[in-house]
Amino acid sequence: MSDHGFRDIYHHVSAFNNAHDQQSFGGETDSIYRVSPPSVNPSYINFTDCLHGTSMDYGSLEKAFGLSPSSSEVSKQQVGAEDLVGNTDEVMGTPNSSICSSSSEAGCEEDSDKSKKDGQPKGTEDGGESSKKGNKAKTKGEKKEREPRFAFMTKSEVDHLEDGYRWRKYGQKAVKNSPYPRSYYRCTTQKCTVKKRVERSFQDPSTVITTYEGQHNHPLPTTLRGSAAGLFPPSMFTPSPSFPHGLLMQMPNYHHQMNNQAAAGSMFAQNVSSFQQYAHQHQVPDYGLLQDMVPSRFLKHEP
DNA sequence: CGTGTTTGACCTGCGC
DNA sequence: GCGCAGGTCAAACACG
Repeated sequence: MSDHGFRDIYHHVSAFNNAHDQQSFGGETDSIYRVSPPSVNPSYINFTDCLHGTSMDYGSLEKAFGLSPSSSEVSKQQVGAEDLVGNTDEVMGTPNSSICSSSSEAGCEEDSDKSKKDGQPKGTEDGGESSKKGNKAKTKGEKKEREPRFAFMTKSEVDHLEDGYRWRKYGQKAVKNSPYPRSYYRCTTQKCTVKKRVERSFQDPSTVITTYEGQHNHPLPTTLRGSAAGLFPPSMFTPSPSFPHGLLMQMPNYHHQMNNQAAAGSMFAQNVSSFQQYAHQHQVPDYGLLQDMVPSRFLKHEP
């Protein structure tokens, strides 16, 4: 059953090249994908169960979809958010071009800058006294490093798309030049700094723009409202050194095929095959991951 | 009572 | 320095 949903969702992922809609992001997003569920049926709303750009490596995800350049150098380095902004603007306006400059592994190293801006003012270390609003002095002198961002556009009637994680809304702001407010959500799991912003495109009110920021450092909650746990084992959502982030980086670029669903499916199958190869060569246990996430007919059986 | 939402105030970065 | 816009905080409130 999850089989069906997964396949459909992935088939509807396509490159996002609408320059106008980009602007509604403020050009801040590292990567943007358009996700068009087959319908507005709420059962498809949890599409991000599958995508989970915040828990998986962004770069891997991009490559998995064949949406990024095949060049792999960016996968090795942490790309500054500011750089990405510029690249994104430049790249994404071009049809059939690579989606983004690939924030790549940035999310994997975010442990070091957990206390970047607000530094989780409530609760944790730094003397409780300063845990008020004046605590934002942060580490002065250092320019704050933003988490890699990853955005999806989704045709949906509801703003907050179910993705398996638990989110707490902590703010809402009116967006300039847009009649629709932007909502701010934070993962409710302790020590998880992942945030997401949800807004509706003023260009296309039926489109919801979800921007993830950061990377989950925990598996999916066991008490799910969505069905993500049924689609992916927790191991997939936990940053693991054994997870082949680099694998998908090596995948060929298929984004030119994304025009039709069949091609997307074929791309997916090939990527899966490569994953198997990598797992085999590097002795990476998949914990049944492939079986869970991949329709069996996509799996090639190595001799 | 625990959890999540709402909402006005506050903070910060940035352009002028 | 000032004003604007984006982002965050936290008290009040709603709900199961």
